[in-house]
Amino acid sequence: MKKEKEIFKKYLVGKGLKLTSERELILEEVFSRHDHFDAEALFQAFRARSENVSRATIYRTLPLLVESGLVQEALRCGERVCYEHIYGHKSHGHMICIGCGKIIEFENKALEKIRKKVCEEYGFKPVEFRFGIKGYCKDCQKKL
Amino acid sequence: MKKEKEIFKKYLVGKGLKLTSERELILEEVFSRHDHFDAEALFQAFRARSENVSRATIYRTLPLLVESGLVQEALRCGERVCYEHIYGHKSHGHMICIGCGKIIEFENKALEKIRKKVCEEYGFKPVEFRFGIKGYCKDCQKKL
DNA sequence: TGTATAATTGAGAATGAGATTCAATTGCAA
DNA sequence: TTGCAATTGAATCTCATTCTCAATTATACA
Repeated sequence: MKKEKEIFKKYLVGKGLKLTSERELILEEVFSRHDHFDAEALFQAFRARSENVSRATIYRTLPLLVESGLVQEALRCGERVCYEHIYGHKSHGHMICIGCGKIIEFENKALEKIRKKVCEEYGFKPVEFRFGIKGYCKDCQKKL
Repeated sequence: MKKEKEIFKKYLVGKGLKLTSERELILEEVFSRHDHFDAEALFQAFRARSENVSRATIYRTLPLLVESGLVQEALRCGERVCYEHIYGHKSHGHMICIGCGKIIEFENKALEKIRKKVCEEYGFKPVEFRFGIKGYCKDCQKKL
């Protein structure tokens, strides 16, 4: 069993919940993606492959994936909540361009340090973590 | 004229927009607050004082305040988009508790440095900036 | 100081993401 | 296998936010 599935299963069982086939499909779809996505994108992907997973189930499952630590919300791209999987990824920040919607990811070792330090200081147990900058990318600045 | 009003006016005029009395009221209300707020909270405050500013105008004005750099979106507290004014404040991060909704603000000089460095590196012009951690506060961890 | 013009406003209707309801289904423990 | 609680999908509902449009207002200029 893939590591992320193990983690998810463990999380679910710990809460008295079940790893259903729909939840597995969602998990797989989420980890097959290497970009940001929203609930609707998952729904369309399933539909295109004639796999039946309803919107309701997707909306119900995403928070479970977040709580399990496998996925996090990304900086909102537009109207919808966006997600990205984080298991096996270094924590990184985002720059999102107001002009064209482009997302630039960047890594910075210091971010991780700050997070740790702050959480320790306040006895805070982190689940999700976000460092985001909205603004204008190089190209869009020229158009202003 | 207060500094923030000057800034807002300058921003508006630069875009061929006008500083109306409604926009002034919203600006004042926003800067009279020292916590996070959402559009509805502003609306209720105006209503309580019988000042007439419609929801539509509030929803239309908040993005202008953000664009002008005076205000930014805060980590979403719940269903609604939350804001905070940032003019005259040091940039800071937030920890938001999933259990009780409490928001802990913290300052960290290194954050500002990282932001600057990253933006320079990518030629990105920042408008808004967020460092947020969702998780469980000390008290809520005990209840888990 | 009046006038033209484009920006702005409020009220209410429309939109749409996400949550909820409930009857039918399914996973799992004994 | 059986029982039961968890889960699902379809439809419905909710409610924050956006849009529409006629009436109003701020500014530039005559």
